[in-house]
Amino acid sequence: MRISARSDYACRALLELALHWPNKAPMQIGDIAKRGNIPTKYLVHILIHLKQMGLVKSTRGKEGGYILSKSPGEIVFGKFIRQIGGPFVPVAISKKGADKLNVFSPIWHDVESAISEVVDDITFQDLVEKARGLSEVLVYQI
Amino acid sequence: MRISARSDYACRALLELALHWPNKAPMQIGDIAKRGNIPTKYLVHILIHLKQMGLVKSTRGKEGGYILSKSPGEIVFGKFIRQIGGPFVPVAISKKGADKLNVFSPIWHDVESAISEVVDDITFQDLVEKARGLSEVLVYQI
DNA sequence: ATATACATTACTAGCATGATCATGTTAGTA
DNA sequence: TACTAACATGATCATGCTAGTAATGTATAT
Repeated sequence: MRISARSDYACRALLELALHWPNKAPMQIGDIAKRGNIPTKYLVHILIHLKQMGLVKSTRGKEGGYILSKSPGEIVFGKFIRQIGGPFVPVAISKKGADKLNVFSPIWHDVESAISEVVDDITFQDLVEKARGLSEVLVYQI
Repeated sequence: MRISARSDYACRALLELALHWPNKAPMQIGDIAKRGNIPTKYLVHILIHLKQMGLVKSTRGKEGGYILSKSPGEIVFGKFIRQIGGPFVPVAISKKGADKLNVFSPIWHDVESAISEVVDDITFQDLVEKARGLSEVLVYQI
């Protein structure tokens, strides 16, 4: 499984918005980009995509920006990754049924299940707590 | 995880060679390509790669071709896939250590482990038996 | 010798990715 | 109302990878 920059950015953006939650004031693109270390111009498109997916809400104009449309606890990491990056194991090639001896697809199916078991058990609330934990450690280190 | 055509072809080629095993006579590229439904010209490169990996041996000239250099039971599917297609979860982006709040990498690590547990438990001997089982079913159906 | 089959390198077309830019549209505020 | 901050949308572009083809070289059995 290759994690594209796009998926990675999307994850980080969503994490930043989750860390911002439940603050009502919208978070601006530039702010998200800065905190998440994401190219601003690129983030624009990702956020639009996230909006189309119903994960975030936007407000235009002055004081505008983005907020999550659900609580972080309702956003499942695995589901999100699948929506953003496509299915985990898209075997690009599924030749015509002639392949009676397709011994491989069951394996990919099992792989997909194994992955899902890991990632479908994580919500962005978990990630928020983890991130907060990590930054506390950081404070201690300084 | 995206399975490239290349990886898919490599798997199928190796399976054909495994089905051929332990026949001493080498199997020719054209033959492998035909049985595995693989573009011949492309298969050339894959076989060279497999040879460099030490999985197959080649004989040039008339009556030349390829055979496995180990028994199918010694070839682990997971290891093979990793060698051919690269690591399962190469997060292309591992920004400078500044990312203290990298809450994602542990997840990818867990995913990688989960995948490995599935695919490292399968050898090409297993696949051969499965394929033979499937073709028997085929015979019955005819 | 010669035909056969692997070896190697070069090349191409197409596509996806990451990224930027230009130009709209919306909405708060003086 | 005019202005400005911020999102919205689509076009564009450079780059690199992927799948596939072609041409030429090298080894070997007969």
